[in-house]
Amino acid sequence: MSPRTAFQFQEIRQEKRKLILDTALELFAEKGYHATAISQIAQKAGISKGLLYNYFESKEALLTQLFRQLTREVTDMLDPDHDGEISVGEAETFFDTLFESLQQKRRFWKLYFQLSLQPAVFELVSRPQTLGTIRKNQETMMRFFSRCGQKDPVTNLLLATSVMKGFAMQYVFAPELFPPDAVENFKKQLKELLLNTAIR
Amino acid sequence: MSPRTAFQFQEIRQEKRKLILDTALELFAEKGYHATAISQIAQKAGISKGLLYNYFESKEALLTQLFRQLTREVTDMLDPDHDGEISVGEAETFFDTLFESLQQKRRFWKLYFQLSLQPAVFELVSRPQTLGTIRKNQETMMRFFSRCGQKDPVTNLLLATSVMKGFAMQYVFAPELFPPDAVENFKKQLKELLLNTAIR
Amino acid sequence: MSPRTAFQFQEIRQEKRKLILDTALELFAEKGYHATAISQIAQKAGISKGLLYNYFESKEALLTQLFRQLTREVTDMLDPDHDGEISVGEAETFFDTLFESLQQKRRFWKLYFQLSLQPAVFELVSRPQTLGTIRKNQETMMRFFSRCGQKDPVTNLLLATSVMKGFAMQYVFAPELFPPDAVENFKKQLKELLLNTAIR
Amino acid sequence: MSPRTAFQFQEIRQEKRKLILDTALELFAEKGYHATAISQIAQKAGISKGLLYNYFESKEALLTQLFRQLTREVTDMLDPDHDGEISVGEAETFFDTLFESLQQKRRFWKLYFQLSLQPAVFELVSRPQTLGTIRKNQETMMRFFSRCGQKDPVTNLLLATSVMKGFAMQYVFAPELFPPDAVENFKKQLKELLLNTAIR
DNA sequence: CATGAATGAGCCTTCATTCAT
DNA sequence: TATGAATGAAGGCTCATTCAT
Repeated sequence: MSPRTAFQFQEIRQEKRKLILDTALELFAEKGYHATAISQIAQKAGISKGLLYNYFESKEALLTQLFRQLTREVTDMLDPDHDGEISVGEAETFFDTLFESLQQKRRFWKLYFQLSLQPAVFELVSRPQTLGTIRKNQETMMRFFSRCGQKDPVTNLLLATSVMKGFAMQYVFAPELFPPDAVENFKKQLKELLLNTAIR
Repeated sequence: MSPRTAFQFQEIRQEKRKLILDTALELFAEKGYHATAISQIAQKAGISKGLLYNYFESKEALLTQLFRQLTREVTDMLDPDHDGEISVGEAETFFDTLFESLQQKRRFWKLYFQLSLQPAVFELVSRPQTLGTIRKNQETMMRFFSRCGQKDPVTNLLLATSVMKGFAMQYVFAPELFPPDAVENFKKQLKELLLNTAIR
Repeated sequence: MSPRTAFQFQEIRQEKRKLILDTALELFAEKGYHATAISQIAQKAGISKGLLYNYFESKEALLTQLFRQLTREVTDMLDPDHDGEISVGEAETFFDTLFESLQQKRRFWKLYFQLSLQPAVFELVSRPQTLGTIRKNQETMMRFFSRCGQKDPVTNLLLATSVMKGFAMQYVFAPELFPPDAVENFKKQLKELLLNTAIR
Repeated sequence: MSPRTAFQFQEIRQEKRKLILDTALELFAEKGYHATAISQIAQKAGISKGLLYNYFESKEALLTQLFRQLTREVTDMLDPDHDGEISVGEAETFFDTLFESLQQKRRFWKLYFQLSLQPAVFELVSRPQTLGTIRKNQETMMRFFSRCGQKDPVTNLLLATSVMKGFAMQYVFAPELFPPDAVENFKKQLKELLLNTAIR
């Protein structure tokens, strides 16, 4: 009888917002942005199309929001203390965090790779702020890798990002191909390749 | 009227067909399959929509056709003599061929990666025959790599395909990041990593 | 708890009702009926949509209500003693009242003109009772004007209503075009034209 | 069998374009811009919604186009030789042309009045060029009227435009109230009022 | 062979209205 | 009384596909 409190309303909004975002992520990641209809998101989330627009002002806004979360995720992983540099310690944990993230947040990473391969869709989410964060991340990573590999830093950087991106992509899109201990082995070898060999 | 007319006729049809496919590839690769309209393809190819449907029965058929070409391309590259095995000689040339293909046929590869990241779109082009070819290619490659790396063939395979795919993806989507000699260096190092180290 | 509570309660309801109506009038007049959203009215009035529906059963009901007020306004202006005839005295004051009303209740008049130009919207507010009042007003006015202008009452009527409506419309929608003394002059000349000339 | 010639295509487009514009005008004038659905226009014109968008890029474009025609109509009526001045001769014919236009193109005028009363809709059609034409027309008319009425040009101008607009509005929206000879009489009296009295 | 007018299903979005709290 | 989450019916618009010419 008594009306809902402001807190209750906020509670509801938070939860539903999350539900919608999760559902959108799932579909975007699986079918692609353009091939996903708002009505599908609504249906899968168990709400009406109209309600979705009560929470997000457009389909594009959904994507933008997801992408912002993704960017934050990467930043936190790459440079947890946000000092703009990857310390050796951070580099050590980085791989563990990355592998865990690839496992736990597969959909996020699927979306990430899809966006990076579709300039036309990527532009939709290009907000100056977000772009800035991305650039900063890239530079941080470049600085780190160029501190390694005395002889040929550029090639080293290429090798490093290639193997990482390549693995991530395969792992995210076809994890069933990867026996658990192979992944572990791979991680170890990757660390070696990128840290020991490279840095020293 | 003369017999040659029929031949010329075929000739023209073939050319127009190729024109349409090329145009479609360009747009699919650059904007994505769903974001590309048939009318755009027709316009860019300088023909009418009606005529396009005279050559291809649907938008999906265009994609399927392109994908079939792509599959053939890979097969030829991987196992030029089609004996189902990658000889050491074939392996040697493979990298050169691959790097050249990445350069010459960027759009093909863009489309390839995009499709491989969008299961829902990929399914559109999944014809049993094509799938068979793909599987065969994968197995051929697996057999080759498992002949290498005595200690840990699986991890080796992972490392190998990861670094290759990762590099290919980066190179195809942002070639401007790669100084020519860095690419050359990278290729050399890749060969070493995958052939010498691995096989022997 | 005390008996006054019920009274105050009524008081509050009346005030809120008026607030809603005023807000609706403002938006309808400024943006048009169809271009105004219920949510805008509620927001501008500082209440929730739900509460608005507690006071008015529909968007249309708001318009109807406003239109009824408008009709009453005109009736009172035209024939203050409600005897169905416009006496010479009433005619004298009519112009003053009209000009004042145009000034004080611009929004009302904006809505009035807009409705009179949109048959399809007008029909929404056509309740038999209201229509009756309107017709009665028109007839009253016609009778008055046809008592004037011996030679050609119809033309006179046309001239009279034309100049009045035309002026009212311009004044309501672009009052900034009218220097104050020009309005006064205009009123005087209008009186002359319609009363002296016409009647006599 | 033989394909349509470019001329035939153009022919078809011209006719259908006109059909759509006419239908849109009819509905906009009768129901108002916002209350008219594209699907209604299409249905009344006997075509599909999709086809309509083959001819006009948006609902707004329809309105803009109609408004441009309207502006041209007024310009031609007001200052047929486009010299920026209304000569006495032009003034004489102006009234005849106006009355005929009000009769022949009622819907155009309905739309005109509706737009002039709904700023929010009017803004949709505000293109710099069109606005310029409108302003020029207004100035031309003002110059003409201010050449008349020695004693009080401003009041005279008000009176003149009021009576004209007022009449036009009534005539356009309820022509059944106007007996033919009354209109003729009215026109004569109007000419007298505005030309003879005013100018001399 | 070639054109582009024409269709219609489906997409994104808005908004009047309802209802649980 | 009061709130705003929730619904669903349109509405504007796009686009793959068809077809008369």
